[in-house]
Order: sequence, then structure tokens, then C-alpha cells
Amino acid sequence: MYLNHINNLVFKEFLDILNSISPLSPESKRVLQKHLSFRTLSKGDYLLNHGETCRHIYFVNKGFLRIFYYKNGKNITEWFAREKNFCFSITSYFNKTPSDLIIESIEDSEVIFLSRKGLEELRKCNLEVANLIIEFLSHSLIASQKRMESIQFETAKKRYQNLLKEQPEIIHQVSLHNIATFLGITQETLSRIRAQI
Amino acid sequence: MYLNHINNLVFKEFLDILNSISPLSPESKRVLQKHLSFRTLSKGDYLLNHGETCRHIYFVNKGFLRIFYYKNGKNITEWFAREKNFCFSITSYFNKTPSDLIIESIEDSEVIFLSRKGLEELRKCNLEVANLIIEFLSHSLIASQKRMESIQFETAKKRYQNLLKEQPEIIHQVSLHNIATFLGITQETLSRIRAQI
DNA sequence: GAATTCCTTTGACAATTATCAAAAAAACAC
DNA sequence: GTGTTTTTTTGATAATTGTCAAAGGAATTC
Repeated sequence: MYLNHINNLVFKEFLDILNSISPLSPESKRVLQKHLSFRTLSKGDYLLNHGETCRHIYFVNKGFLRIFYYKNGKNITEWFAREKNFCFSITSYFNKTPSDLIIESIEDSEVIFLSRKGLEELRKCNLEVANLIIEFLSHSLIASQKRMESIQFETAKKRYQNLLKEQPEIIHQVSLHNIATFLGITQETLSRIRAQI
Repeated sequence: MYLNHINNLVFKEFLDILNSISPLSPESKRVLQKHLSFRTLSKGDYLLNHGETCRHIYFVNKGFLRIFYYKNGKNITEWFAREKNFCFSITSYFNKTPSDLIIESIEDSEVIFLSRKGLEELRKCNLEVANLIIEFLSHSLIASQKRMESIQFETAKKRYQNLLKEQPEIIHQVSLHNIATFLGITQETLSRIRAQI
């Protein structure tokens, strides 16, 4: 269900969030708004499917998303996107290739779409938009780096404890299996870790 | 040994490389050049030390660098930067915090420094520079993502084989220990993997 | 509320990798 | 070359995690 140009208040709030990431003039907000769209999702809906090319950066206005993919027939969680956070398939978005990742709504959600085409056009001529993208990418890079270090150098137990500390609510939102694959371990191993704590 | 504004030809070539990443007018090149510096390093020299804040993006004009850190007293390789590639400490650079990472020259090297201060100034007022940074960050993000997936979902043997395929020359440039920690395994495990192949 | 389905835990065992120690090989210095 | 140091390999053992199978719980449906 696409509802373009309808929920103006939602867009206004979103543009304010963008503005807090990197300052935007009213004019920049106006041109950016042209490239926004809005979608509501029911629990279980897919925002991006395997094989589709990722043509947007997604902002979770409400709800909760899971980004996952299939590896040897098993579904592996790559990331969770909480309310007021962004997500997208990095590789598909930049390389314009079919996505291996699937983005699933695990609660009823509201998502704002930022179109790649729009952003690519705007960043070429609008300095504020270009700087907004720089802020966005540098934060994404730091997050990616952090996750990499966690996977490479912490034990499964430590990673689980960190997750509990940083996102305690996650336990009630997603299955143990999803948390386990997100941590890079099997469901059984996570179950045993929990038994120890 | 810093040699600013001396090796003009080297800078010209470097600016051409930047231009090939994202187009730069002669004027943009001119202003960018003001924020470049140059340094030669002997084998074993440190480009960035633990506790120092990373104030530059480095470009390996010649030679070979290793980025590593200490974890429980052991030195762990995070990345290798080959000739004509960039490197920097992501966290230290963006957060302006002391670096955990150490960047070491493992061959006699020539490195071009792109100053963070200069880039931060320029990107605010120069659209071409802002777009250059966007290209740079998006490629960094893709690389970080790729490495993360490799660590999380491939066996040590597979990772070693991929490394051999992608950078066969690396075997002759760095010790087995450094390759092992880069792959996220111990030296002994890597030695045993090699014996199998 | 009984049946079905899905999620989580537990058990037994195998595979992978780490750790500690020592030997072998290679590189380096004199 | 000889001796010294560093790097790599090998051995024995332990720890961690994965795999396969089954049981126990919880949630859902009819």
C-alpha cells in the first residue's frame, strides 16, 4: 500500500530528523520531499524481496524490520532495524544489483522511502543533500565496523550479553533463532548460552 | 619525514586518481591540493600510533601498510592497504577519538595524506568534494560489508583461499601470523590449513 | 480444550579451532 | 659458514560451536 504525498505531517517530522543529521534549508527540504514516499506494512510483509534491486533507503517510522538472507537453505539475520532507524541493502543499492537480502516487517510498520534516483540527482547539485548523505554514510560505516569487530573478536556469550544490554527489548520482538543467526551462532548454541546466565 | 608541497607530480597523479573516482574541476583540484601532504616511510615505521587521533585519510602511493591493534596483548591485523589504495582508522577519524588501530609500514612506502580538517571544510562548500567523499564512503561501506560477510559465514579455509585468489602476492609480503589474524584465526590453524592444500 | 504447529531446550556426538609446548625451517648477523 | 633469532610447522589436548535428533513448552486454530 503506497500513499504518496499524503501524510504530510509524517514527512515533515522525517525531514526534521534529516535536518538534525545535517542542516537542510527549507528549499532543500522541499526538493527532498519530492523523493519521499510512504508505506504501511503488516507483520510478515516484505519491504524488499530476494532478487529485487534496492531502490530506496528505508526509514522505520514505526515498527520493526528484520534484514535477512538465505544461506544453504537457512535463513540468516543480518540486521534489525528499529523504530526511527534507517536500513537498506548496501550492496544492491550501490551496485544496482539484485538483492540477496530480504527485508521483512516483523511488526506492523510504517516506512518512509527515500528514493535512490532522487538522492543521486540531488546530491549532484545540492550541497546540503550531499552533506546529509556523507553524514548518513559515515554513521553506517562506523556501525558496520563495530559489528565486524564484534563478530570477529568476541565470544558468542559476550555478543549476546552486549545485545541484551543495548537492545533488551529485542528478546520479546524476535525469535531466538533470529537472534542466534544475527549473532552468528546456531539457535542451539544460543539456547545453551542462555541456560548458563 | 614530511615533504609538503614538494612532489608536485605525485600530487597531480593523485588528484587524477581522485578525479577518476568522482569528477573534479581544475579549481577543485587546486583547493584540494592545499590539504595534501606527503610522507615517506621506512619499513617498520608507524603512520598512526595507538592513542593518536587519526587526522587524515591515507593513500598508499607506493609500498604496503598493515593496520592492526592489540587484543589481550596479541597483535591482530585488521586490514592491509596495498599500493594505490586508501586507509584510515574509521572510528578515530569520524569520532575524533584516540585510535585503537596502529598503521604500520611493512615495506618502504610513500603515503599521501588527505587532511580531515581540509576535507571537512571543503565538503561544506564544494559540491565536487562532497561527491568525492560520498563515492569514497560508499566504496568503503561496501568493502566493510563484504569483509563482515566473509568473516561471519565462511570457513577459515575458504577465507584463506579467497585471499590467495584476490591477493596472491600478499604471502610474500607479510608473515603468516599477520595473515592468520587478518583471517580471524591463529597462526597454527593457518599453518595446518596450508598443509592441507 | 484438544490438536496442531511453532519455538525452545536438551542430549549425544562430530568438527573446527584455540592453546600450550616444542621442534623444524628460514632469515639474519657477525 | 656458524650461531642467533625469528618464523613456521607439528603434536597433544581442551574448549567452543555445529549438527542431527528428539523432547518439552508455548501459542494458535478449530
